[in-house]
Amino acid sequence: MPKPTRSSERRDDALSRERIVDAAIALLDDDGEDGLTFRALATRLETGAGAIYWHVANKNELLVAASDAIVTRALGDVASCGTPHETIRSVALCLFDTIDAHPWLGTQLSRAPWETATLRVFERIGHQLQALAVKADAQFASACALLSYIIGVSSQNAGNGLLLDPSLGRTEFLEIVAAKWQQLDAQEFPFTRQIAATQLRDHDDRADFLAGLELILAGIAAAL
Amino acid sequence: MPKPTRSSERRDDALSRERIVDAAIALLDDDGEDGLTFRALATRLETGAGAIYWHVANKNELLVAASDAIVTRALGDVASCGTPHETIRSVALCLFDTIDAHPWLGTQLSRAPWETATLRVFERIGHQLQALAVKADAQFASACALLSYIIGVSSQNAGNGLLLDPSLGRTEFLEIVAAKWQQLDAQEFPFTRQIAATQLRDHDDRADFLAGLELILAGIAAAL
DNA sequence: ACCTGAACACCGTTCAAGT
DNA sequence: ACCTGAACACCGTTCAAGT
Repeated sequence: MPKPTRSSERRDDALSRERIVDAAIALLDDDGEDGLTFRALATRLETGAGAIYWHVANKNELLVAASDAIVTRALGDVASCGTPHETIRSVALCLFDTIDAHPWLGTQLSRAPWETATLRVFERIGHQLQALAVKADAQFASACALLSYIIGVSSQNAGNGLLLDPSLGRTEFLEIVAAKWQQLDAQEFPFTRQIAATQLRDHDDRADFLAGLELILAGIAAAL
Repeated sequence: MPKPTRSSERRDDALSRERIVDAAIALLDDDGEDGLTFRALATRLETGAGAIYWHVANKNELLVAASDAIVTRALGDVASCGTPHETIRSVALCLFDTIDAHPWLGTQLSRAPWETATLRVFERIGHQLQALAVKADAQFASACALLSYIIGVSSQNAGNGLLLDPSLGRTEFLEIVAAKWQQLDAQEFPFTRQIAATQLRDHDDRADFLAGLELILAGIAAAL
């Protein structure tokens, strides 16, 4: 909702909250979380660092606004037709892919859990739980469980790419992790070692993500 | 495993990796994530900032070591008797309480998902899944789902206290959040508003955490 | 081998001064 | 009303110099 006083005589490239947030997103996508700097932002917007503070209170507000913009955009593409379970799956996959495309978003959604960005997801999930006729006093806990799972696993998945050399392909990355796990102490980490030997190398992140989601949905269905 | 060369003639207060990690934990607990600074750490240890780098490669390694120390200590107190479900509940509650007591740990476990701290939890969960006779090819996804859920919800819970004034009591905090949610747009956020009106104020974080965990456990049991 | 502390290259944020 | 850019109070990390 831009103020009606914003008249047309302004330069097209005048600073605005929206332009700042867009530039911040671009910076975050290009250079990661550390890439977002008031100085870098000012350079990209061809202005002084201080100018940004006229439109945005501080860095945290910028991160919150950027997250909200991305999540709103992404959720807008998710249709709510289909069964409640189908819709929840769609919302979950949408977030998985969005966070994969913007790894900084995962961190941000975990860090600021009750900002509007997260609430939008919470809301969408809640509708589907109501459609499933989940008992009223179980809706909150169920929605929280789904929300935490979705954001947690998606962030973890997206973060994996960044932990080691970002130039690494997925296969090489898994190879390295598997090798590391197999070198763990045999007494202390038998399960982890076994996973590394059998499943880690060719597991499918998206499939596992959906499998875990299915567990929660099954649990919800069983309690109806 | 201290090197055998560490002879007794050393001053008792000589710098060591262990003393540094302990001081880092104290700093993190007292002053939060921002409180851990090489300068503050040096002051507390009565040394120069650069000295720390002789024992620890960088700040990240310090965070990883601190997390590992806390998680190892905490998990050590969790008995593995009882049924697998009971043990998983104990591990989950242990992490919930530990992260509640050390809020920085939640952030750290999410940020560095495959460091030993997280792997210790993964391992413990894995053992119980094997004891439950979960199908081999479902063990990885199930363990990941449980791990993400536990860390995700615990972090969120612990983070809540820090978002607003830390001097705020829990009741006042929930009151503020509920009031904020009820002011959200009625068209866009009906579910969130309803939760704020009905369940948010007197929900029990631990109980909801366990309820969500139960959903996953029920889903796992249903797939056996 | 281990410690010191100044120095370097950054940050977020503020604010007097400009238009 | 909006922008500028120097200044402030910090960071993590390095490194020559000490013991």
